[in-house]
Amino acid sequence: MPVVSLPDGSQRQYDHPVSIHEVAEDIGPGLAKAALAGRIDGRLLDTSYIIDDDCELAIVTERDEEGLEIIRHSTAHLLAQAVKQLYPQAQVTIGPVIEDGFYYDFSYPQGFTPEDLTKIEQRMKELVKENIPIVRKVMAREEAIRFFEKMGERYKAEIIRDLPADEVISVYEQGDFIDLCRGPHVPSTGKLKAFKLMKLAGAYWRGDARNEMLQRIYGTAWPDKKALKAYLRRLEEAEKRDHRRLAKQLDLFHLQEEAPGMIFWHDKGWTIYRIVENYIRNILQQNDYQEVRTPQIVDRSLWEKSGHWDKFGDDMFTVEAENRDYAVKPMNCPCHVQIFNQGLRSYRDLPLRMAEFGCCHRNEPSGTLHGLMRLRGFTQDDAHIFCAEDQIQDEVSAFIDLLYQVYADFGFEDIIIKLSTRPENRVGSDEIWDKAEHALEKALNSKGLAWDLQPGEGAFYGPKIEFSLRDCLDRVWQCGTIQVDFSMPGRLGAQFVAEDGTRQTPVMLHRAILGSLERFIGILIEHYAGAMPPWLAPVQAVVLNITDAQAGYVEEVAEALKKQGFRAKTDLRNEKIGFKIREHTLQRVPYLLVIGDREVADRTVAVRTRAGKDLGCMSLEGFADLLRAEVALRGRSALEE
RNA sequence: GCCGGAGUAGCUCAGUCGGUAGAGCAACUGAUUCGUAAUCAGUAGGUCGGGUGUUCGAUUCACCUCUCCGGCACCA
Repeated sequence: MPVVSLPDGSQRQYDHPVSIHEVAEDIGPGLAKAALAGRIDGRLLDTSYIIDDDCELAIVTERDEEGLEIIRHSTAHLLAQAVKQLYPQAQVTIGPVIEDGFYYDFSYPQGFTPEDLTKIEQRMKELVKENIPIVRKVMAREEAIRFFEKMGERYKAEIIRDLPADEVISVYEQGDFIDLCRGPHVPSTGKLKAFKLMKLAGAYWRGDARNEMLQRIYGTAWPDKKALKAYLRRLEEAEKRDHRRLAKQLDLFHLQEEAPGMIFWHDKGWTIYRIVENYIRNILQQNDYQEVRTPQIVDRSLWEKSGHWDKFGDDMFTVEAENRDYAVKPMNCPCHVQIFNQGLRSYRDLPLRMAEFGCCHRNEPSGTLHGLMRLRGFTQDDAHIFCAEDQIQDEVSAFIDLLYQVYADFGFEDIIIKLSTRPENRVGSDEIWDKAEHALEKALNSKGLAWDLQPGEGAFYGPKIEFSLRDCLDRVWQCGTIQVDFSMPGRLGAQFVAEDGTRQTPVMLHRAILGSLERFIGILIEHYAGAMPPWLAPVQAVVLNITDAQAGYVEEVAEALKKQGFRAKTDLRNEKIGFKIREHTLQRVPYLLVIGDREVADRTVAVRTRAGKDLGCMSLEGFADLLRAEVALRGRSALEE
């Protein structure tokens, strides 16, 4: 006789086994209608599940995170049902829930068209109207395999074969459609009220490029139409922040056919780039790095020695001249080792920190290119630290401090850390790996940082830490990294004389804070929606006249600002002040200084921010102080509010 | 690289069921000197991504190719 305990602490006793649905009904008809599933002792179950023993039960509705996931999962099934009805030759594979929605992969060699998508969505809506019950059934393993094979669903049969032997095999039936699934699902299709098919894409079966390419249909699903609308609006907002779109609007850079994956930086974009680069340059100088510059094109023999020619030869750009093969450098480290190798190094030189704003080229596959985010030509804030094994932890620790300082200056506070340890194929003894992994781990723990372990994900040459930052749209970007390398210094003959006079091989730490400068600037553009904080803004202030009469004073003000190192411009066009304000506001200039006869007479400037706030009139010195203070705040700028 | 979509004026986009194209903004010229998000009028602007083919005729149809967009795979 089950006693059911509910989340509010109350209990209900039954003299016979009851379904979750019945319990919900017992609590109230509203809840029974809203019930999508139940959670019993942590397990998510269908509302049809029969309770025959004492338990703790929570009714799951659309208001729960799990409820939303069930809606999305069931919508994926609804999609599959519609597809099977309209295109019976299509085979179903998998249809998981993802962030904000779901997808379903079909084997359908003809491929779907965008018009098909419309038809499918229409059919889904019809199936919702029919309010078809969704029923769970359990099948024996062999029976299930035979069942799906008989239907011609060989992918499903393959999935069942790969399930662990003790797994209960359940299928869900809704009308004419039956699909293998762990569940749970909503009780009937009528519960699915707000969804939209979003896009069509190819996807490899089991994520392996050697397998068949399936047809993937992406969709989104929400508890109600309002939430769906809000989601679509959110997508529009993200589109408005797209750095490629903003680059055009704000005249930052462009790409063109003749140089795919490489950037033509315009004046304003390059100004941001220079500010970022010089900022890092200062940071390096304050932290005892030396900055170097190495060749862009290097003979293939060096890449053979470093091992890159073998591993990445196809992905390097090559140049042939006078019967020699060169490669455009895809990374800086082999060149840095060449500098290390000049002369005889002593243990007293270590740690030796060598930085370069190294411009690298990689022949990335055509399908990967994406604005500033994935390029064929890019520049890293790269550095290599040559050190002794027992210096690893201190160096890593100092690096992490530096990284946090830099990210905060750029306005990022939320950092995600992952530690990747030894993969199966690797170089170096287990002893050295033990030491290196511990050094990284200790460096992280000594700072009390939270991090995730990614076992087996390290590079073949050593373990690594990756640092990702979360932007204002909650997207995560991997930027910083520090990697221990036991391999390359040895391969390229790097040595130092130790205290005891013996020659030893240094360990090399590859590290970058921003990663690719281009990509980092792309992230900044999207994070700030193009409204760069004053320290990064290509133009910090525009001085505007009302009529020609103030032109002289406007020039004077702009000159005075430029003399103090600010990036100021004038706008003396014969246009109405409202027109000029609109233009420069759209160009996201942080401060607009309006000059009319009053300001000329009082030797002041009338200050307006790009957010439309009127800061009133102030002296030129007053404004310079304000701007100076804003710039000093860097990413912590308070301008917008 | 693979699957799907797209490429028309500087930008955003319309159009042509095969008869060499149009709007708004921007640009240019003129008028206007106007105090916080668009002053008015006029002018000019395009081998319709590139190539080949079919056709009397191709921006439109077919094939090839490049680039971009959305995914997948990849990312030293």
